[in-house]
Amino acid sequence: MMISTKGRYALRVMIDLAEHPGDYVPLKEIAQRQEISEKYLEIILKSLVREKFLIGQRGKGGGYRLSKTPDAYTVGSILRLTEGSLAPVACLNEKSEQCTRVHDCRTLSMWQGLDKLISEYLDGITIAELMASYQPGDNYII
Amino acid sequence: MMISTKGRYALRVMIDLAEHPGDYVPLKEIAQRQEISEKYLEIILKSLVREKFLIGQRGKGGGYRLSKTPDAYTVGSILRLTEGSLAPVACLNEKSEQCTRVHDCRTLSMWQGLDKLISEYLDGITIAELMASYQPGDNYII
DNA sequence: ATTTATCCTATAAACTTAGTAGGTTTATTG
DNA sequence: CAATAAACCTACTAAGTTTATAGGATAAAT
Repeated sequence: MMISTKGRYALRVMIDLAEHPGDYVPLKEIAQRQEISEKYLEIILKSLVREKFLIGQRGKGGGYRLSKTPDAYTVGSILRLTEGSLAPVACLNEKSEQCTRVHDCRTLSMWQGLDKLISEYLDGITIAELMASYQPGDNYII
Repeated sequence: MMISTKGRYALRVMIDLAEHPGDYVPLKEIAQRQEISEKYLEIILKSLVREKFLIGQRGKGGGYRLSKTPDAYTVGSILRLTEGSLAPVACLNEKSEQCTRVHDCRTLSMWQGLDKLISEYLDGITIAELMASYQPGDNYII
């Protein structure tokens, strides 16, 4: 299992906000609609605000809204942010120290191929394409 | 991070055994060569034997060997066995109960697409192709 | 009988996930 | 200006998964 609830929830929130444009949408409303615990959602929204994916407006009438148009967010960028990395194995992760067996690793290029495949797929789909209202041809292939 | 050490170790063991054909190879030898703890390796080998991927021979001169030729094992089949599932999200897992939001899930077909992509890639590569000695064209694309 | 090896059951430390709790700050509105 | 509604912040925790470890029982060859 690769993608945790955190990443999946984040995606759903972004789609939810894309489907409710205009005013700021309060956390409570998103939580209810998406059936996510308010406190847990708070953590997820915080990271999305920190990375400027969302704008959080305090005070009465406040809430959250997208900072860009839905077509400007790729699924990959959102998942990479919330999951930390999309690499299918630890050794491909930037942060992890170099594997000592790299010199004659039989599997490295296979993993790199998988990594590239996943990234290209997820970076090729935007929030706009996941919205219910979106029309111009479902571009990603099942 | 999707693939744990268990799956990665299993792959390395299968390749190791493919590269050392003929006699039975004792666990201790694999563990040393692959730098994997003997006790942990035991657990991994046990599951591979249970699924008939390997034959385990007890007693003096015993050890492990492949039950089939290296081209008969796909990377996908080995990882699916040791990891349990290759599904990138819980809702695609056979065992997990149906998600209550399935009726208007915006992301389901996107996840299904990713799942298919991953499975087809990993089922398209065999242990034979990962062996150092293997010649007939590196078939998988990086 | 001795050696070498797999096989089996149980335990545990470390890490990650998924979530809770309670309070602080900011902005709007009546 | 006070009440209210909202985001923001810090800390904690329960549960599950990963990554092993320990100690022995069983089997086969010499």
